[in-house]
Amino acid sequence: MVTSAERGDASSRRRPTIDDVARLAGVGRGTVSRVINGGHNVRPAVRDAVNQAIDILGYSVNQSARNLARGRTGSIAYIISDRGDRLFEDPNFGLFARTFSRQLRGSGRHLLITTAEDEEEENSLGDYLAFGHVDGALLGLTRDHEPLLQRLQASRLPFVVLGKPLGFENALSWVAIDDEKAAFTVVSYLAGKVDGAIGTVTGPLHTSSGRERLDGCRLALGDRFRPDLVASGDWSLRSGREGTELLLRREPGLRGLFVASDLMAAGAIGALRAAGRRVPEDVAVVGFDDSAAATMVDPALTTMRNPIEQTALEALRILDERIAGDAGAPVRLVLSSELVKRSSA
Amino acid sequence: MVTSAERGDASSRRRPTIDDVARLAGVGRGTVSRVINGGHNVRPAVRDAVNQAIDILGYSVNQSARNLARGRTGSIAYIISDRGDRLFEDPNFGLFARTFSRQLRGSGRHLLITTAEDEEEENSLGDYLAFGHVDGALLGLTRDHEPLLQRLQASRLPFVVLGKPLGFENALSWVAIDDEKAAFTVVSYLAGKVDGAIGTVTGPLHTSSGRERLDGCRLALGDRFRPDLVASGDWSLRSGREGTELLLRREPGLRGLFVASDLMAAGAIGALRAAGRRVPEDVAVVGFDDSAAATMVDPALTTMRNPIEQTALEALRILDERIAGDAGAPVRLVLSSELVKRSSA
DNA sequence: CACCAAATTGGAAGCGCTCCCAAAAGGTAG
DNA sequence: CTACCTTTTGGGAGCGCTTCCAATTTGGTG
Repeated sequence: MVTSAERGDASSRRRPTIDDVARLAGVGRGTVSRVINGGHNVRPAVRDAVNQAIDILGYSVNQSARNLARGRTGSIAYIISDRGDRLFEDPNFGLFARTFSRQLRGSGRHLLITTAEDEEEENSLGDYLAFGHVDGALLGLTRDHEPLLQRLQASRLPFVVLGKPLGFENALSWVAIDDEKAAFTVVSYLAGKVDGAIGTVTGPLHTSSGRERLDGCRLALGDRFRPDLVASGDWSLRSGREGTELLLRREPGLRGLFVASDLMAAGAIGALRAAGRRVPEDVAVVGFDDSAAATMVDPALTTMRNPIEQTALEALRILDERIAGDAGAPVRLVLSSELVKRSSA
Repeated sequence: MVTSAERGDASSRRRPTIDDVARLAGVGRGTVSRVINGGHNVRPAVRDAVNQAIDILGYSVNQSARNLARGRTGSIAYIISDRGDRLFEDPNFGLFARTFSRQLRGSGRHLLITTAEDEEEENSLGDYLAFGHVDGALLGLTRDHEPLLQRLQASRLPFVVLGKPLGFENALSWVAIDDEKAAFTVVSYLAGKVDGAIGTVTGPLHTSSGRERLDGCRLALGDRFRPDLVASGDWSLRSGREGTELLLRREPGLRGLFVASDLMAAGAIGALRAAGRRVPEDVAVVGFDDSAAATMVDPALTTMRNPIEQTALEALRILDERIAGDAGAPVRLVLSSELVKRSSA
């Protein structure tokens, strides 16, 4: 390894090219190219000489030139169909973005983060994507979103969906957590803790996450499930509060509450406290996501932690396979979540 | 404007190049280049013909080729010297990242988000940056950070600091909010609301934000400032709680509290409640940042909203000037914050 | 109408890389 | 030692753009 000191003030010299390396190593340009692209079909001795020259010169590949020659753009789009300003409040989004960026940087590529808030944005985005500005796309869909999906499917652009794309489960590649199983786990835990009435504040039921978390809850509760104690929310803090107020009106003796996201759970706890209930003594509460809100709220939430990072890595791996041309049948992957016990239940 | 329908399924055809446009418009390649780069020194009639050809073909410039020809990389680094996992919990970071990305996308460029957690990462990052992988850098420093700053200063890489770089105020370009003035504003408001003892939980005093917010507080309180009612925190929820517990021990009759960040304020409110104090009846609390935590906590926080988006845009503008070669004297810019009244004070 | 300067134009050269092909080197078997 | 096959190697061509510079056109003037 050569330190920056040894090679002087790098910035003041012309950046070395592949030809400089070839000259110094006494080989042809093609050979250097082969070495920096895996070193296959190059004699070990030659490879070492080339690597040494690379170190001495402090050479690193010019991505623009590589992309131009390869006919690639060197960037991947991460598309979120949600209101942009909500975006960064969603802790999952941040972790996804961070994991993608980091991973792509390792291969000299970039992540392009984009929202598609309304139909117009969606159309221009569709054009943009289909027209070769990116090598592939990762779709974080917050609602069911056929138009963009169909558009992309027709465009041949490789892409992978994060989460289960309702209605396209069999046609597309996707990576998702098992919402139903996760909800089953946390609600079973809750049901084991308390006797009496258990209610739930759901996510939006037009999303697969919202729906499956409710399914898991229903399954876990079995006979104890009460259809009248289901309030539907929209992932927002406010909807968590209002949903809880509704449930409390319907069943003042409420003992347990499954809230389909931590943020909504924060709202729920606020509503419970306002109604004079202690958590978890009077009403036990469990959330979902293990987001920052989970520990910000008092008492800290018992919740489900999702393997976001793993989801991201797998999605990217699958996408890379498809970009490389292994465009066989769609690939589907389901990962499981983990119960995190804190003090709210 | 040509819709995607008119030009057929774009994805299946070869992407048009500048030569295709030149041929269709009946002009030379150079002329097309001139048109897509501002259209200077091109006769209006010719310019229109070229633009029409561009529309018909659905041409858009190939960034890799442009970057290669221009000797630019087409990316800007956003560097944060903080623990990566805290990163996305910081609401300002998210807004910065989003504003940068969006703005850069407009000019076909990319944002590269990077952390520099320890000295080693910092060194390799320094090499990376100095070696021409990016066109410029935006530095979000959470602590005073001389090594990287000096390294970059020596490297000729254009960069702009977000926040005031302690010890480098005169040597570098930076954009910051006026922490002192903002703290003065919110503490004055608090002081007008309550009589009696007012304390503060500060940010880390080795950062300019931490220090200046304390200065502003001291200034606003004047004679009422009590040096014994200053607890130092580190921006974390926990430090907010612990600092508040300390203040309460020193002054059980505490009536007002300025907490230097909303997240810490959430911890403070938890501590106050645990100690049996009502907010704002017994103790009025004000925060700083207007982050998501401000409305998540109960009661919602009175706090200062910072012009993050404007800061981001100005920083990028200054950076672009410097990249373009207008590397005159360093540029400094200070923006003001705005009081947001809610129910905590 | 001739002349000149300024504005406009075309296209060659070159950015740094990958991909490919032909040539050279190396191995193996008879 | 030769013939043949495989592996390795060098370097030309080309990716799509910008940046010149030289050539042409334009427009104004005497």
